Amino acid sequence: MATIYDEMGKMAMGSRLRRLAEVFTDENRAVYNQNGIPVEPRWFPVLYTLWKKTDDTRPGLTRPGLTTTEIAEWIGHSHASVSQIVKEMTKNEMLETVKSETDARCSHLSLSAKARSILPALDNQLADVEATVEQLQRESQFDLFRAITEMEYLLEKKSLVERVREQRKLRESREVAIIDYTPEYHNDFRQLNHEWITKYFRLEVSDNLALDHPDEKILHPGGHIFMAIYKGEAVGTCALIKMSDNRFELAKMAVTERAQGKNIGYLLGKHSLDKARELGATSVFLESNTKLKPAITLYHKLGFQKIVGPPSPYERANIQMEVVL
Amino acid sequence: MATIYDEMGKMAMGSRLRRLAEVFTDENRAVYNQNGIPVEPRWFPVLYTLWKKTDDTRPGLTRPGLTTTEIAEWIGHSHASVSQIVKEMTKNEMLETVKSETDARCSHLSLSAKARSILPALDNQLADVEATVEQLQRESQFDLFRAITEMEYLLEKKSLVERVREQRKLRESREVAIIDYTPEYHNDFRQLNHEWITKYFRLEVSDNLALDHPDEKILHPGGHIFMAIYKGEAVGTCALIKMSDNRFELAKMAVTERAQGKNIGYLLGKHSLDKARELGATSVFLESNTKLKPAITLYHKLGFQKIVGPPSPYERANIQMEVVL
DNA sequence: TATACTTGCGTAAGTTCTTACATAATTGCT
DNA sequence: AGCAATTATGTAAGAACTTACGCAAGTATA
Repeated sequence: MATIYDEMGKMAMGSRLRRLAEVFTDENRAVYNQNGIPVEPRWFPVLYTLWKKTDDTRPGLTRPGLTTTEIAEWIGHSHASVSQIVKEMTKNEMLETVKSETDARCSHLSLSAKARSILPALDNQLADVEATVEQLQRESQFDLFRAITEMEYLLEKKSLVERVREQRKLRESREVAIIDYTPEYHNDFRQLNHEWITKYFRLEVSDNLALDHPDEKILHPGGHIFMAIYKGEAVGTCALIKMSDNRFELAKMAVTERAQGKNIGYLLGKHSLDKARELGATSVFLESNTKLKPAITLYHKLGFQKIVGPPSPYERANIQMEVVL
Repeated sequence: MATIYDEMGKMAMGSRLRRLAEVFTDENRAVYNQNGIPVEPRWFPVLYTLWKKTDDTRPGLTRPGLTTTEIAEWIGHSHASVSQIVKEMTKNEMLETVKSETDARCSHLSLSAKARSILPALDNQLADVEATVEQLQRESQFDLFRAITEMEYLLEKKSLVERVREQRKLRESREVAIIDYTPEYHNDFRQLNHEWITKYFRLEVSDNLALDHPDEKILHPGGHIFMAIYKGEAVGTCALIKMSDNRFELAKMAVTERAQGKNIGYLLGKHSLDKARELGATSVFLESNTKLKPAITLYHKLGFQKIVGPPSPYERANIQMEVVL
């Protein structure tokens, strides 16, 4: 039988595990049959719990037994699952039920005489299976049992979804190119900034000046503008305005909504700081508004700290930040 | 949540694997949702097979497509499973069906335009998941993926049932004690031999002499008799009859049917040969009947080879064997 | 050229869980 | 005491397969 699993690789892990689970369950059932023990594999956790957690060494003593929920917690199943197993086992006369005297909702379960009569055989089988599995482990190069435990732990720590999301962000950010502004991007530069400014605030005079005349207002005085290109399209921009010989202002940073969540803001910021450093700057300044939470978070990530500087020409500016390079 | 799984250990592997499988499937579904790809995880193997095995690079060309059974073989599911998935995918307009012209039983399946339109996104997701899983592997000490492959292989080579059976035999044979004959076992010695001789043949004069007078016929001339004791009961026996100073005959070997399959014959034989060696024998001889297949197999296992010796006093003997110590 | 396998495929039901919902009984709190 | 929240449990339905079965359609063979 040819299988495509190797090619499909990691996408079909669920199927593969289920498959192996089925093999184990079937084999297990066969082992019970082989030893003539009338027990379904699915009963085992319940049976075992009742066996080990209930004192049945002194037959005369009242054995208190466990409730459905207690068993469920022990074996890590849902109570519904235990409820179903208990029903089945009761039908097979493996369990005895005694109504609780203190709490009418629950009853105490314990093994019937019939069930207890098969325990010695089960004990032997348990030993055999354990020895077999240990033998199997010794034959193996890779420890399936520990691998499962480890994987359970890793996925609990951070889910696959989250991990995939990170991986995606990483991939997409690799597909983003940060390039220098050229006049053909003038319209993109204006549009990208127009988008967010009008969404949260209103266009001010200084905005129009810079957006309409980037050459004159930003580039000629020694500044730079960068464009983020994703799939051939300008999806973000950011300007570095020269304030003095060793100080720049980071401004006009914009990422279109369609392309957010791809780390583009960070890439633009990082690129700008690198450029500023290259140009001999010792600090970079910026102005923003605390309403723009993600932006502020990004600035922090880039190393910016809140400072109090000179009054801003922008109405919307209510926070000033700086990073020392 | 307390779990008893560690204690229950190897008995509940099926459950545990199923559990982990469910986690993977659920997570996978979440990944599809996250990326806005309208695909169920269970469709993936079919989708992927159709994607990779069907030439859809030239839209004008007739794409032959695959049949249900072909897909089932590729992905290693039952055809019924594929049939169900195909039904579901067709309902979701992901598949196109073209009746086969040469064989009216089967139709050829291929991806619909809608399905093909999501392939690029799926391709990206595939890359992300693969990268994630690889990252996960790098974080792990135990390689789950290889462990599964290995376990599948090991269980295919020899099933768990078989392995458990062997383990059981081993355990039971450890519970068997081989002891020297004492007069209190006279009745057991006679009974055990009586059981098999009358089942396959008939008691001969020489039988009655040896079984009724083991002291006189076997022990006094320098021979030995051993009893196999299992759970306080004599379940097998075997005699070593002195033929000459350095040659013994292995005879009167019997294991009761109730206790067969516990390796007892081997233990008796092994013990006898050890004793013969200890007594200075250089070879051990025996007579048997080829009708007794398991016995002959056992003798071979003990090292006996067919020889042609002097005529036997027993009617039933049609094979003679010998092992050189 | 009948007749008997074999093949392809769909349906039904089973397996071993789960989640969602329903229903008492008990507890907590005012 | 009165009512809401919690707890213990059961039932139903669902998920992702499987095996069993039935029924055409095709192939082989006497």
